[in-house]
Amino acid sequence: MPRRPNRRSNELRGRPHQKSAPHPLDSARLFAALGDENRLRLVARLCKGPASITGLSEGFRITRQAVTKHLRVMRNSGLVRNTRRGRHTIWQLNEHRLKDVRRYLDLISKQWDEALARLRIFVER
Amino acid sequence: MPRRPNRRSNELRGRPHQKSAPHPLDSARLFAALGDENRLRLVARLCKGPASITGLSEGFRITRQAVTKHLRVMRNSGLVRNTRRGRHTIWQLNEHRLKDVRRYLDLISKQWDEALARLRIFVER
DNA sequence: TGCACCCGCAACCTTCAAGTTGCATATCGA
DNA sequence: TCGATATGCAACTTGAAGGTTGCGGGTGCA
Repeated sequence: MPRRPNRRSNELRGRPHQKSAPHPLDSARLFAALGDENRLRLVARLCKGPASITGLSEGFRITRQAVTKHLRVMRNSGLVRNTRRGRHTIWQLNEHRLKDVRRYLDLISKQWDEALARLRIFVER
Repeated sequence: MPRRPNRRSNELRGRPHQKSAPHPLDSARLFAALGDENRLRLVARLCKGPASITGLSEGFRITRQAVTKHLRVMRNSGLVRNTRRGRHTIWQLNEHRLKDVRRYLDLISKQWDEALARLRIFVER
């Protein structure tokens, strides 16, 4: 049987990102964007304020091109955005996307808590 | 130049998970464990309470074996754990790992907020 | 004007994640 | 005991992620 094209495509591409409501696909793209050590380091750098690509590349052991790719993956998930200023490209965090992730986690925790409560009631009676 | 072995290994393996302190590598494994649509669906199912593999596989369009692999990925990141009960294997969420993720995101948001505040002061004076 | 700098595009390589199939093993129940 | 059920293990395939290199095109400055 031919494999179903269920995987995520190159650079986690797709429609930029959903309007709202934590859809699994959209959330998965967000988590995947954070699911790489180098990308997390980039996020840490961006936490200290906006920066250009060459600025971000300093201190990294990977090529500027690799950094560019990572940034693009994060942009496709909505995690960061970039603006052109002369010959520099300034990258910065999209904080509201971080809030999206946290909302998703809150939802999960809440449901899990309720499930545990139900289990407890079921066991105790 | 030979590539540096910087990628995540098969099934996101490694030492089970760090003791504490949000290390990029450990956090990246956690995010990566959540960074797949099918795995997020599994988490959603597990939110409704513990379940066995065949129970979890129902409603999925992938093989039971694939589900097993996903569960193992999540176990390696500490997101879920399993217990053998007779011929069933019961899988359930590890809620404290979800809290780890949220703590990491809180840290990022906080630093980003501070960076924005510093920028604002710098611009305004 | 010319040169240094910053960046994007494209081609390419290697490794591995996600999925499949097949078979082995252990447990429960009639 | 024996079959059905539930799971584990291993090999294999394939597409994509992560990385590199080379080059060309804007932009700023002396």
